Amino acid sequence: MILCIVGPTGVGKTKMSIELAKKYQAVIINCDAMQVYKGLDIGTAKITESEKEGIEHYLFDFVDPKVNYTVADYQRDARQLLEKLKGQNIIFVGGTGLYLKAALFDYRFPVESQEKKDYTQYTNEELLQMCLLKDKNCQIHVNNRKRLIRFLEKENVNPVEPKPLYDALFIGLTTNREKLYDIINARVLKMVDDGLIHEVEGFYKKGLHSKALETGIGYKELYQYFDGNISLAEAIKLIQKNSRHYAKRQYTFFNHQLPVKWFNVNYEDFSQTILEVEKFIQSKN
RNA sequence: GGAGGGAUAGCGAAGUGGUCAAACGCGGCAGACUGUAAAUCUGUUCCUUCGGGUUCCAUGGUUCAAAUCCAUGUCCCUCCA
Repeated sequence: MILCIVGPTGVGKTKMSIELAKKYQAVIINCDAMQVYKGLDIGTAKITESEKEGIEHYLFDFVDPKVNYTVADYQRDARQLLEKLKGQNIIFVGGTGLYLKAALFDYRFPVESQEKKDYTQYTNEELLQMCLLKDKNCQIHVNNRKRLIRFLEKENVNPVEPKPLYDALFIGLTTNREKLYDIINARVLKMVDDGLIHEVEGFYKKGLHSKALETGIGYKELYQYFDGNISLAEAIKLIQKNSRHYAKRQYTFFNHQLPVKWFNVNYEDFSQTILEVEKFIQSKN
């Protein structure tokens, strides 16, 4: 059995994953783009050793933060694991919908061409024209330069909706927006209390600049602070805001890209939520 | 008590007679997504039965026409007493 626990940042996915893993003697596989990195602990709200309660956890904390780990890497690693763990109950937990989709669906990445063309001389408008020349149905927006360039670099692969490769159950944890935003705001403050600044400072002092540190929420903002561009208070406010925006994007992805069954989290009595989820799982088996 | 400055959509802020339901930014909401996905990008944001309707502190006035001009009032800020 493969379960995927998804939902916005902060809802309580980790807690649910442990409860379900205990119940079904399952192992847990991370599907969060940032929790794969070693040492990014507080800012990614990574599960601690004691919280794991002895349950086997995979794809956490194993990539050097200098390395730019991508979806394709994740797809390869996750599928390797699925092969290795065949027959066991597996629970994916994490907030990166694309990683899950890439791993569990017939999502094919084109072979990267060796020579990277330099597109800096072209304007967005010119890039779009080149994309349209390649495929007249190209829908990418002019302003989305990254996408335009990617589109030109890659070979066309299955444009149709990829089929599922595995029989997985997608369990979404949710709550009302206001509550979620409260949780997120409070959690950021707690991260700061727990030593987030110190954690980031460690990377900053080493002069480490990489995808993880420059795009991870909680990291990029504090780098700004250490660079002297913004105050600490501003950095914290930014982390909260970026987390909120991120949560919203997660909803959009899960709602439209994956067949998620949503459960409203009961924060007063989490066991109720667990019960509901278990009932749903039973009904599917 | 005297002299000035100000009140604009959820917030900040432009606009100083018609082209204004009102630029822009933020926040909110919604969406896209095939190798940076905690990324990148887009749309929308007074109400509406999509015909319209009601707005720019309040009331009255000038005008064919007012967020914009005048009067009074209310509140806020700065300076002098």
